Amino acid sequence: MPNYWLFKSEPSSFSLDDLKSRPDATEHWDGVRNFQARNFLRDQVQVGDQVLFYHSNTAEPGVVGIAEVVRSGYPDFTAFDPNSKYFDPKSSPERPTWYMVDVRFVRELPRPVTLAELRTIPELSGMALLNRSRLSVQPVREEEWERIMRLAGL
DNA sequence: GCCAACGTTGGC
DNA sequence: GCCAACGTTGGC
Repeated sequence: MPNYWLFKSEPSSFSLDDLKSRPDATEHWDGVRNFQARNFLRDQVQVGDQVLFYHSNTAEPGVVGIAEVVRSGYPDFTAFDPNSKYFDPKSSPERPTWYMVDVRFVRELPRPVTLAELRTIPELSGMALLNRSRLSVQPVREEEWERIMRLAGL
């Protein structure tokens, strides 16, 4: 049984289409610099888990697609690179602070499910997205996942 | 571009 | 350990 997650990304920096066009449609989910999100990536996100790909900080924020985890948590090496915008001198290969996973594009939703729409669904009112709006990696319950799939036309 | 929410940092 | 200052996120 896979677990379900919601990963946020600003489409201006990395969009669903960007993921789709990567080699093998696969990319590192790097740059997460929040401890609670880090804990999920390091401890709970597993190969085969299904991910709602969410576009944030854009004209129509919402869930736009589905991705799948193809590698579970391992040290985020961008933290070790002084030239990376995600560089963190407090993290080292010996004692990494930050973790990432790899995800692969699965599909675009038949239609996006916007944040505004999600807010109107009573069964979804418990979602972290609606209550803990800044968490960029967050668990999604199976019922919530299925409800969103139906909203998307799947 | 504004600004509220909120996570993080650092002085004490 | 508290909490004010600060920086970032992200909706609008």
